[in-house]
Amino acid sequence: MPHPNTAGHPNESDAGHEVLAGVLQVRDDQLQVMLWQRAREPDVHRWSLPGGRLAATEDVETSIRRQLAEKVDVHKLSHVEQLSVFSAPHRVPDRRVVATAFLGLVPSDVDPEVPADTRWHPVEALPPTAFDHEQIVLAARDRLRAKLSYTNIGFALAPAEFTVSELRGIYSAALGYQVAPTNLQRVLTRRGALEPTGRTLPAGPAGGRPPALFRFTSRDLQVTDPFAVFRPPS
Amino acid sequence: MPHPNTAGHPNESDAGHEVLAGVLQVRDDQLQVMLWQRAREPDVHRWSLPGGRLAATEDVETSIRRQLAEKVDVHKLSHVEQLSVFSAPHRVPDRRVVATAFLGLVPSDVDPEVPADTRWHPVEALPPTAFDHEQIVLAARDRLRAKLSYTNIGFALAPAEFTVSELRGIYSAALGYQVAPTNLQRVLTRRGALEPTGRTLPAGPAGGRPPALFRFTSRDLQVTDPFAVFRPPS
DNA sequence: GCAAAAGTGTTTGTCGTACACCCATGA
DNA sequence: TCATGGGTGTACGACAAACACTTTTGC
Repeated sequence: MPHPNTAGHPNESDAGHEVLAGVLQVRDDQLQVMLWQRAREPDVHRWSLPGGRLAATEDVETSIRRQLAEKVDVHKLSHVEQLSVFSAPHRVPDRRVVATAFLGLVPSDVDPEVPADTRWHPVEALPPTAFDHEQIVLAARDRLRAKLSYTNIGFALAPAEFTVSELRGIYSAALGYQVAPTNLQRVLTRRGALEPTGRTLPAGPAGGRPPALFRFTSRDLQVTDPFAVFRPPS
Repeated sequence: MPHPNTAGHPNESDAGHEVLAGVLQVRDDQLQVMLWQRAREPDVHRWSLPGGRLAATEDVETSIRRQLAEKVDVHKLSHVEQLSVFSAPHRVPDRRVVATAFLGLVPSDVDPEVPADTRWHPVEALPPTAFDHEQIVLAARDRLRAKLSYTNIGFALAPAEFTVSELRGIYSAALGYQVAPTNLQRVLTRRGALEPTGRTLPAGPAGGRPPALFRFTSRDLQVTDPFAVFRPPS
């Protein structure tokens, strides 16, 4: 599977522009990122983010969605947003390539088919990565963690319906520490991000009260805590 | 003063990459942005952000600082940060140009010399702008407003030393509504962002208590309100 | 003394956290 | 009825906003 970075097209005189995505999902109670293993130089066998060259007729977001579609069923992507530009002159050897990096999210209840060279890796235990891709993965992780605090971005990591216990597992994996289910439910509900479906799941084998199913009220990104001090007179 | 966008160099086969900055300053109690008036097609006479082509040996931040140095004394810039990429295929006519946009800030007590084609314009009353530059100015404004709430970014708009009354004017202009001096001082002090110098200014002509001078404790950007809900157990 | 401007003290409401307590189920 | 896991009620602390009150100056 050739990758634009490795091409070295002779008639590419100018700086190239590529798009790259850190696609994150909570799998096995860990935050993981989708990487593919390079089959040729440079950086053979090292692990690389999905993406590729920006085409003439697309903007960067259209481009990253198109290129991700070659790796995974793009309908499974619940959220995509721009991170920042990585532009160190020699971040890729030989050619000048400026990269626009994205964060992509996949809900925890789907297991999209991926190509043979592609694997999920825990963000906290990355394999050897190509170029500056580790830095981009960490930027994606940090953006996700920040937004879990003040937006409803959890919708993009969670299934359509879930118990508070499951949601707690997802938030704990993404944030890297345990969160209390009591306050998770209360904060998200007070902010209007979470609502009960009215339905419940059967109790587990060890007994216990049957858990209620919840859903996010919106599946679009919204800022739920404007955290604005110095607010305008309302 | 030729601008890269207008060049149309014949041997530019590939997509170009430019950097642009929305440089903001509070002037005359208004948030204003630095723009230069184009002297040639396309978009003649329309107002444009400073910036230009990314050179082969620089990253985007080095590039925008270099290009701003051609417009203003770059030492007067108190803060520069990346905003996002603007990449609509025809955002600039004829050539494909991807832009990385920046926010730049200048303290309110300096009046840097600028070229003859360059003027400051109130962000709320922009003249006709070139290409998608209005959108970039608004993105810069919005980023500044957000960060005034949860960081110490006020240091980049304020003089080295100032009275609470002056700082109130700066925040009010930047945010677009009146803020109360009492709480401004209290919040910034509690967060450790502000400290008294111990010195005072003479009272005004109408009398009144002489105001104390304050300074920001740091002149580097710091997040003063982590606004993190779901905090890790401390 | 009085007006004007600056700065402090106090109250109130909101919100996140912690923790005790109650609920619903299986064995 | 007891253990287990789920959900709610309540108390506490932190903090921002509003506003009254005190301080320090010029006239």
